[in-house]
Formats: sequence, structure tokens, C-alpha cells
Amino acid sequence: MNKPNHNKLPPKKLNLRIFNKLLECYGPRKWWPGEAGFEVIAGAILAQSVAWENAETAINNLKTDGMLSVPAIRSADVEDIALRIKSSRFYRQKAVRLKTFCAYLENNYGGSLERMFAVDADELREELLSLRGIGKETADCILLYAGSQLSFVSDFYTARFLERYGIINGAGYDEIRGYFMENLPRDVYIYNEFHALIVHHCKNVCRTSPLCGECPVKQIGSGLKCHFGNSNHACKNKG
DNA sequence: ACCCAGGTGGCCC
DNA sequence: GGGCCACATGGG
Repeated sequence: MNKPNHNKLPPKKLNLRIFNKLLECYGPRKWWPGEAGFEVIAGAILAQSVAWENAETAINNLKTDGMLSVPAIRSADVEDIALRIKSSRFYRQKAVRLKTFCAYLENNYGGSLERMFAVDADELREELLSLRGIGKETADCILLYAGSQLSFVSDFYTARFLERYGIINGAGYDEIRGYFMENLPRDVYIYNEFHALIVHHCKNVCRTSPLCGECPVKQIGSGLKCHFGNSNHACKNKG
């Protein structure tokens, strides 16, 4: 199904030296620090294609009104949710998406996240992907950040990261995810922090117009070189 | 007045 | 399997 073609994976160029260098340079990113399961899941949905601060405002609005829970979302009207999450953009859609997830959780797992996350990660990923409004990135965010499951989160930034350093070009979502998972230790902490570090790096240094003078990756002499400007560095991140 | 941000689904060819 | 489009806020 979504399993990457292992024969096509490029040689291993990605290693923990890159991870360690980014971590040393930027520090831990603290994505969803200390927050409980449903809050992280709601955050993953609300943060779709919006600045994190906007999603955070929406979460706080729900929390303030006691609506940041599965039962509360279940019993609330879509409009009632929507007006509290306006800051998250596409708010009516996202209100429906929150309700869709909560209905699924209740119907399949009696509302228990613990029971849901007891399911095998690959199987659960397929289930989440079948829900309207949960695509690959959101599913992987839920698995990794809410469920501590081994599922690397890919996105536009990870695609740009691999392309700029000449590791993979023009790969789709599952190929990128598979590449990280094949080349990193199977470790939830590393998956979690590495994704967040890449996002930070690509927003602040390896930007659309990059600040190559400040690039920590090229300082590590790991055989990686930045291909920016050499050829095409256009990014694809399609399914 | 632009631009873009921790996407997804639907429809077209 | 790719290329558009709708969704529709807030901060720089």
C-alpha cells in the first residue's frame, strides 16, 4: 500500500550527526510539551496549514470553555466549535474534522485513546487515514506526537531538507517518510525531535531564500553538501 | 495591499 | 499520477 519501494531508496547519507548538530545548534524544539493525548490530536488537526500560534489560540479558546475533550466535542454543535477555533483558519472544516475524529474514537474504542493507541501502528495509520480531514501528515503527527508510535512525520520542509542536501529529489510523502525510518534508529524521541528541528531549520535558515552562511549542517563535514543553487531545488511533497 | 503558515479532499485531464 | 481549487484567519 503505502510501503516505500526499498530497492529505490538512495544510499544512506542521513545520519545522527546531522540530528545532533541541529539539536546542539537550535536546542530541543519542545513540540507539544507535556500535553495530554487529545490536546495533541486536536492541535494536529487545528495546525493544518496554519501558523502554530493560530492553532494554539484556538486550543486555548476551547480549553477555556471546557470544550477540549472528546465528550465535549461530541456533544457540541459544529457552529459552536467553529466560532471558538476561528483563528485556526478553515475553521468550519476543522470543527467537522474534530467531530469526525471524536465520533470515530467513541464508536471504535469507547472514547479511549489508550485503547486506540494499543492498535498496531501501521494498522492505526490506515484507520486514521480513512477519516475525512486526516491525511498523511496529520495521521503521522497523531501517531508520533500523541501516541508515541514509531511513525516519522514528513512534510514540505523535510522534502526541502532532503533536496537541498542532495539526498533525495522529487520524492513523495511515503518515500520521504520511509527514507527517514530506514536510516534512523527506531526511536520515538529521535523521530519527534528531528522532525521539529528540520522544521525550525527550514523556517529560519534553510529558507526559501536560504541563509547558507549560517547553515549548521555544512559545518559537520559528513560528506553532505548543500546543492542549493546548483540545479533545481524545487520541492515536491506529494502523496 | 500583499505574503505565507506544523494540509486535505475533490475534481479535472 | 499530476495540476488546480476551496477552505477562509492573523501576523509580518
